[in-house]
Amino acid sequence: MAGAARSDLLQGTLDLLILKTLERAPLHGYAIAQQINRTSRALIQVPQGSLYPALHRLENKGLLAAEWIETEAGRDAKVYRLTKRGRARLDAEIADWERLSQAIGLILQASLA
Amino acid sequence: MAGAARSDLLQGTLDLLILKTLERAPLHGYAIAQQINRTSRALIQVPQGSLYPALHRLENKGLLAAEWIETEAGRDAKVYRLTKRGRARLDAEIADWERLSQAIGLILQASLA
DNA sequence: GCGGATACCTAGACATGCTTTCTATAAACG
DNA sequence: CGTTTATAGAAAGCATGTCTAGGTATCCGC
Repeated sequence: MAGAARSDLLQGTLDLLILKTLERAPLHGYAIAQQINRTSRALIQVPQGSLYPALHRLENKGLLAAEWIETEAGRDAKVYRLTKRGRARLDAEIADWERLSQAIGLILQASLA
Repeated sequence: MAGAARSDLLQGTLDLLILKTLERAPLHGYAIAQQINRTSRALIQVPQGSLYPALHRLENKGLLAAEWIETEAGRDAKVYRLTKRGRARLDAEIADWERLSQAIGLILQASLA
């Protein structure tokens, strides 16, 4: 991931972002990246070279299922949707993220103690 | 990193945690891990196999400087402190972290829009 | 004074996962 | 036509954390 946020920080986060983005509706890869970009107010931009491998990983793990469709524009696109396991995984990832960000918050505030 | 939080989420975060922990005072590796554990209320536990490589990396990059001392207990310990560059890096990492967590927050709340 | 727990450090092999870079095709727009 | 926008894939590489294993010294309880 490039763009605004430093890339190594994103490690382990990309899956969460993708899963969450697909929670609302199935989308193809390109649209996923756009949506993440838009929703994060451009703070996060997912480069294609990160996105597609991630999608394939998630598909291989059975967290996403894919289907080829034809776009309104007449182009082929591979639409991904969350599987049941993917949905469960999303819940777990959210919980993990919240714990992590809470923990980091504690440490960043630790000027006091 | 193991313990409470899933490990891959910690990627890119370990440096931040170490730098931040050393902001207040120089510490040896073992004590750094303890402090992170304590300050995060045990949400984050840094295994030695992650900690020491990270310290070496940071030292090689010139973000930390190390010195061998003798502990009160009479043991040898390698005490790390922030260098000037390390301090600057810490500021940058904090800014990055805040941007990232804000961005993820936006995405996680995106049930609305 | 022995055994085990705790404190403390190092090194190397490994896995994962993201980045980079390149490739490819199609529609739309000027 | 050429360029931009959509859309997808793959190969090679690198950074970083994990795991494992090893090594020494102090302390404490028995």
